[in-house]
Amino acid sequence: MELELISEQRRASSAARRLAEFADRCRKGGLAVTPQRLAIIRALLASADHPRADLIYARVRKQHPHISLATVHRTLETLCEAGEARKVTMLHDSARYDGNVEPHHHIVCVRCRRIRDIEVPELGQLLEGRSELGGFTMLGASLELQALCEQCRRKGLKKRAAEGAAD
Amino acid sequence: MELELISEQRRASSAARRLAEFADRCRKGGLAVTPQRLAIIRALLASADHPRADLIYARVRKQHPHISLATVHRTLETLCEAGEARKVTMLHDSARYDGNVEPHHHIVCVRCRRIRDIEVPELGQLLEGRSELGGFTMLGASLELQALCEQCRRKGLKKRAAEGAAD
DNA sequence: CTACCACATGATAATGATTACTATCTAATC
DNA sequence: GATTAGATAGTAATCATTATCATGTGGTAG
Repeated sequence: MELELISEQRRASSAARRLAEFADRCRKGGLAVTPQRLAIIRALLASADHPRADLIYARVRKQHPHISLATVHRTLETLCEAGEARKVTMLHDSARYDGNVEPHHHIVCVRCRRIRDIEVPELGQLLEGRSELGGFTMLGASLELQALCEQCRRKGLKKRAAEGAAD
Repeated sequence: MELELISEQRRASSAARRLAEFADRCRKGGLAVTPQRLAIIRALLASADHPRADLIYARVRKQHPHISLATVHRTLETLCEAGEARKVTMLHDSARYDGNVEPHHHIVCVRCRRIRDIEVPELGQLLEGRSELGGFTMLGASLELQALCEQCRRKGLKKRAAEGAAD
């Protein structure tokens, strides 16, 4: 199975492009273009280290000493919803435990957080022939599938229907 | 790519086996076998829903009304360290954001939590021919590789050397 | 260019999961 | 049964995140 690090050059050039188009996309999407949002997306796109909210806060504060930490949290979430950023740590707000210690993976409902175990035999092979990747010594692999469970899909349809003929 | 839910029967039978051997493995590993630990592993192995600590607490309290929530948290962590359980939500204690919204995956250092983007072209195909799995409507896939980064590996070696000739 | 208003922000309080602390207890060993 | 290292109960502390709400401002229609 193919597997490689994404180069810093590639990340940086794609980040530059996204930053240039950011204001336009916001206005098209009905998001106000504020100095805070610009500063936060700029800081995020300049970061290759997948920062936490408090790190973005520290970086942005150099230019905007008045910005609030709450705004950073809020804005990062807003950016994710708008598709301008993503969370590395998806779908989990507290620890979930599993009594099954056999190698396996998970499918998670994005709405109700229901989790089921799945098996993906090919992923075991991913690590077998490869113990190193770009300086990292490989230890394990976890695949998480984002999905909508049956109950939530039904509820979603009902809800949309109830909301009326808007679309 | 092969992909399927793990059946309840299979989970339950493997859970029964692990429970039967639990006390022995604890004693071999130098872990005291306490009524609380037995109750918690029993509750976890009986659960197919990947419960949170507070849910285990609620379940265990029916038999052990005196148990403390702190004990449940501590014991679940202990069980994970001992390889008797695992956390579905690995390696992240707070949200990490990524400015790269192109489809990609991550490799995470288990010690320092350094994160790098990786590309796994085959995983894109995982979802293409398949929109449903056991009632779940598929939306996306995230692979997280657990690894040790170069710096942490070096520090680890140094540390072990410093700790002396024990092994 | 100005005024308006829905939305955004700052400051801070509240929340909620997890961890720390410490006195007490107990499983394991002899 | 006595000893003791490790475990637990109860509670306080921590820390990331979210809620609240008064104030400020980007977008836009006039």
